[in-house]
Amino acid sequence: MSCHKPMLESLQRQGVRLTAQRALILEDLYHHRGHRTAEEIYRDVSARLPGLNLTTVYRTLDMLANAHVVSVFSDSDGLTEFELVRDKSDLHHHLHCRRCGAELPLDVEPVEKLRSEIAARYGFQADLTHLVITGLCAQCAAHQNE
Amino acid sequence: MSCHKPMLESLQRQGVRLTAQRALILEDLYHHRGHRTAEEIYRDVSARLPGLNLTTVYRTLDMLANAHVVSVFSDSDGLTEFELVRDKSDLHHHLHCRRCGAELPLDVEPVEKLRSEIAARYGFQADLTHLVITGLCAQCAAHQNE
DNA sequence: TTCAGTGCAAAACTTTTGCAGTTAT
DNA sequence: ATAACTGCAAAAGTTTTGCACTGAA
Repeated sequence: MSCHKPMLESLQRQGVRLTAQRALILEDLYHHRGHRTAEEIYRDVSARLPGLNLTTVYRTLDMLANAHVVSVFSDSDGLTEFELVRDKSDLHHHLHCRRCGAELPLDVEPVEKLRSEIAARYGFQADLTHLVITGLCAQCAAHQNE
Repeated sequence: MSCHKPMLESLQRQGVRLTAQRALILEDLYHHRGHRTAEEIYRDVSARLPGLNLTTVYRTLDMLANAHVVSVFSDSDGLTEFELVRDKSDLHHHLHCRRCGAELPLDVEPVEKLRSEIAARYGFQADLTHLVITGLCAQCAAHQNE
């Protein structure tokens, strides 16, 4: 399937050349919700496009970031993570337990409240499209207080 | 001045050996509110302790992180940032403009609201001691809509 | 005295750059 | 045809590791 085709065509209209590398890298991002590293994408796409170079993955991700097609951030290990920008309905956040490593979904609503409060107080338009909050999950917090 | 002395002594009580390197690295963190990289600390402390090795800075920061004396996170350039853990009254956050690079303070209050909402909904104890939120500052947001 | 801590050199790892050859337009 | 894109090799930058020496306890 190539549900990411419209994105490719939109990029092409912006003057970007269409190559197999770019199509497959974009497709890989499209088919993986959440964030991926350059290395992960390289590993996946290499399987379908032998000879692909990691440099090309970095350069393509850079291009996609400049076109605001992917968002970029650093994870807690210092690795750069890339994630496809989807529409509003795809906004999501995570709670990450630093004790057991669990990854829980966090509703957008409380975060949207923070966003509007920041807008009201400072006129600052917070991105807040993908927050990863570290802390202790309910179970681990209980253990902690034993 | 050595207002960080109690911290050193507490570490010592935990079985950590006191060295000039560690005292000065801790002092450097103490005298700089906010986050610093290993390289920045190395540059500062080297001036007072020639011969200091960057490896030692990393190892000391690692030790301090394990002792929960500093918190660790990755900035948007992928660099590892270290920050001294202070008491509640020192909690603070930042708004970082992705267009002009401005760094604005963010009150703890709206973030504390988010923390308590997360606690109420999920029983999750969010750390949220030092949030850096990217977005557009008021001025840049205005420019954007011209 | 003894083992934790340090400095040095070298490695590991992620990301970037220069250049020559290839390919989409 | 011609720029844009890619692959390769090498560099750059941050962080880690092994080992022999030093110094705090």
